[in-house]
Amino acid sequence: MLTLKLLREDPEYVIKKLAVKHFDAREIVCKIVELDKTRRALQMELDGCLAEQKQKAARIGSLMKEGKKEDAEAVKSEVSALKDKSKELETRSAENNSELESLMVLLPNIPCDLVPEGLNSEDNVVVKTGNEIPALGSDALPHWELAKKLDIIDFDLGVKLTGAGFPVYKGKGARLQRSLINMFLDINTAAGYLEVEPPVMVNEASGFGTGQLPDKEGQMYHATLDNYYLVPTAEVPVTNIYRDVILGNNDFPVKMTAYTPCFRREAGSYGKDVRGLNRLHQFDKVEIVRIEKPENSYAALDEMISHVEGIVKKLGLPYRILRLCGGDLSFTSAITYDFEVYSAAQGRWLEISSVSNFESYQANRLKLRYKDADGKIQLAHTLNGSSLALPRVVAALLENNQKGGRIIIPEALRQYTGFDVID
RNA sequence: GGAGAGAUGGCAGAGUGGUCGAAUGCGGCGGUCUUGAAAACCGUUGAUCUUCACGGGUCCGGGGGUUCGAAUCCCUCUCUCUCCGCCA
Repeated sequence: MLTLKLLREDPEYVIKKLAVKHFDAREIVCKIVELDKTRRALQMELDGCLAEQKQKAARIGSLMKEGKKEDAEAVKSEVSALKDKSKELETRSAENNSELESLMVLLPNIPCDLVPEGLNSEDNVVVKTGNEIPALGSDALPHWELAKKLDIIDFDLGVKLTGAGFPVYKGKGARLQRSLINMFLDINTAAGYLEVEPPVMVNEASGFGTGQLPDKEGQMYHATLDNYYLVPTAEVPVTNIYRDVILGNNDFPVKMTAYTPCFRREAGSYGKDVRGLNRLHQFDKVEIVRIEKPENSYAALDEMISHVEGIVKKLGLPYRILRLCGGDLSFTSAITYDFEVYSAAQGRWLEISSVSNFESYQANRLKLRYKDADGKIQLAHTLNGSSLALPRVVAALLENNQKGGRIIIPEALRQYTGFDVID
């Protein structure tokens, strides 16, 4: 959520910046500015009214003590008139404010100055590439065929147990999952991220805090009996640890990492791009989350990017880093870098990480603040990134490292898997 | 699932319907003392909206009600804890 202060002080700036996201905000922003004016006018009137009531009520108290019953009665009738007035003001103010609130959540975060112009994923800017794309023979197979041949991932069995998009990992396939999770967590904790194991179901307040609710309600699995949501990413429970928290000036940086399974309904995405591990309803991901002071958040973002890059490098996967253009940026993000690895047998780039700075947008929803050196309370900045999401890493790993029907495990991973090849 | 208890400031914990934003203790911060630290002592210490400011309003789990006046009384919802049952 953007701050009212910004909208009040520079509405034109907000409109201009949101245009980069191809979001026409003029109408909403103007309405918000109007409603905010009304809000303050009503507030002042109500405050005055209540103050008078308070004073008079106190006077009744002292009159009663002095035994001046008649005088007290006279004041009583004055107060009840004021009471009617303040009731009415309260109702109007509540209506006004809830309309204001509902418009506020419709505005996406404003992109930062680094975000390039552009409409969709084709306009994203490649900022870096690394590791060689391997030359595979003509007999190279896509990962779903490799997985079947080697009997390490069973998609059909998942269909039997649950449905499409819920694969069963078996044998070395299962061990590979566990190894990757451990490797990622080890690298993250070595870099100073505190490992946490959060619940994988969250309540409504948490869903709202990080921006999944109300807008993306349909994307989460919802346990309606208890009104809990299965997490689409560890970002939700981990960031919400700091919901309604006021940090001290010296509590920074806050760095956390968590592994969770992630659940996504992916409603409406079927067909071409969803084969094998490319898009699942349940998948494993290790996430990093940071909370920073505003002046440090972009340095932290850079640090996170090179951190994630370090992991990808270790895995030896050909990768590229993209800076997302305005049109491809998510609702809550101020800037996002995507990591993609090249899947040689499919001949396409697969997204394996997304590193974002949300600036104060999530913090404003979360009421996540800190006390600065002057003792003033300010919104903190939140950031997060995948490090990494497993399925597409596994897809690329299988495809790029296939040799004569066998899979060669990257060096850095062997201490975790305990085996060098899958055959 | 059954029964009971409870929800107050960072934490613990008081609070007869009238000046309670709230005692007290701990913690935090500042100071005195000390070579330094500890102890002791003194002071200070919630959030939020509004106003250029003075100031004013709101907040004792959420919502509603009674009353001139509610942390305190009533209704309702939510959550937490304890015991029993079941159970990894």
